[in-house]
Amino acid sequence: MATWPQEITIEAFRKRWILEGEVFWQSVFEIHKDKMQIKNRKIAVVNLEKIFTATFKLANNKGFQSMSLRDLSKETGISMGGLYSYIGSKEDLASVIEEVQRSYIDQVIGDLADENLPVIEYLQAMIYGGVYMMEILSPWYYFCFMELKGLPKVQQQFALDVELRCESVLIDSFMTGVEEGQFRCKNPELLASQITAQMQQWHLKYWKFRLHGVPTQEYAQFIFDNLMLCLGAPAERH
Amino acid sequence: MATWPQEITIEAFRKRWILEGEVFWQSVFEIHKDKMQIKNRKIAVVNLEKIFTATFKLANNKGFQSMSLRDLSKETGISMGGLYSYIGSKEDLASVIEEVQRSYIDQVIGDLADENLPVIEYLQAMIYGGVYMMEILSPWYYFCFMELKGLPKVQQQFALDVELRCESVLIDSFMTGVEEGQFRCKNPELLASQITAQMQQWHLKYWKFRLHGVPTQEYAQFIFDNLMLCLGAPAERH
DNA sequence: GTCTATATACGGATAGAC
DNA sequence: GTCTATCCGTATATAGAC
Repeated sequence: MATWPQEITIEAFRKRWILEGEVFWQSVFEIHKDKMQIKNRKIAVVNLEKIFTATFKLANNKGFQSMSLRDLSKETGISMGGLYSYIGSKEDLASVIEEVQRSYIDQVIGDLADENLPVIEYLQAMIYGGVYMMEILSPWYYFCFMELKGLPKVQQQFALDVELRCESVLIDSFMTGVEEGQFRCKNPELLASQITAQMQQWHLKYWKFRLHGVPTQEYAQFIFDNLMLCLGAPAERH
Repeated sequence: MATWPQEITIEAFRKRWILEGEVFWQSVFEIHKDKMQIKNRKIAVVNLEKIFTATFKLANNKGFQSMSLRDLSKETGISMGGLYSYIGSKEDLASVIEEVQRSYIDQVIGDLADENLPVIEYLQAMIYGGVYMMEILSPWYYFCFMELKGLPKVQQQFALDVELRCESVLIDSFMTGVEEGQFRCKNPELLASQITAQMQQWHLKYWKFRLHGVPTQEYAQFIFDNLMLCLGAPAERH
């Protein structure tokens, strides 16, 4: 009994990984700056935020291909010519979004792996962390999911690889838990893919959860609790 | 013990609902014929199949917006002008695809509801049926999921409504099972959305299941078995 | 019923003034 | 660093011959 770890709140997550605000956009600038003509950092950061935010608003609403750069120009208040000193091309813009998103996923995954947590805590951290990240970066995730087809083939493969890597981490945890006698698991691959699917729903089907008024943490907890049940883990904490 | 229903094979599903072959394409023609100029049924059916098949090949590969009607013309072997006697406009083509898909979902859901099965068998039929339908109509499902944003607002809402209706059916079954003392269920809404998510993965993430070589029926069974576990249903059949 | 040829508009991208 | 004006390709859609 009472073997279960502490709750993990989104506030704790926000403190540890900065995925919003000026600091965040500065780090986006760092990733992207080689491909831009603008050298003044302060100006660049402000306008980059405008461009990405507007892109999400338009592309996540009507699709990236259907969004014209004229639309983007109107939405950002930056002229057509101006836009081109921030982005190499329309295709480039989509590529950068995927790159940034992937780099942050890798970072969080890496940080969590370095902690060497016991399996149950590790799984909990992965699930809560994954959901919180999808909450905070939801426009990025949604964009990458829906516009993947439009990216260069190599990049498409990178994105699939990240997903497979995340699932490998889950599968390894399941198996470790089985060896330690904590879990039972017949089909780790499919169970891992179920967890991925449930997490991704948080951005893919946000309309549904908003409709039902489901809070983020409750959703993460639901995934985790069900996983423990499917793994036949020891009794639940109350 | 041994309270569990029979396996359901995809062959049985295929026999009951015709979602392929000439008969199927004739029914597509029936739905679509008001919007076409071609009156000769035999010719129309053949070319409609060509057009839809090519649309799926192109759109599911690079996106519907990125696919031009010139591409479609080349792929089908029908000239630009010719295409326009089969489709009112490019937008129309996407709309029809969603309409057809939705009409078949409603049909299968309705047929299953009319059987008045006991809850467990009903849930099994819904899950296996859903997965098999996504297997057989996978290009339709994938297209509708990815291109939903490009459809008229009313139609977008229709599509969301279908999803909510399916989940309502699941939720009702969960609750009936609870009343009958067969199930325990804390959060029927989230559990239903989990089932939807897992089923949809079959077309959304087919690359992954092909990679792992997961057979269709095994996948349906995995979803169903896990659901029974989450509902605390009585022992499994062997 | 099917084709070719064409009208018309809009998209991404760049040049060059300020 | 930002803007306006413009180039040029390609998209949807249609007219009209066969």
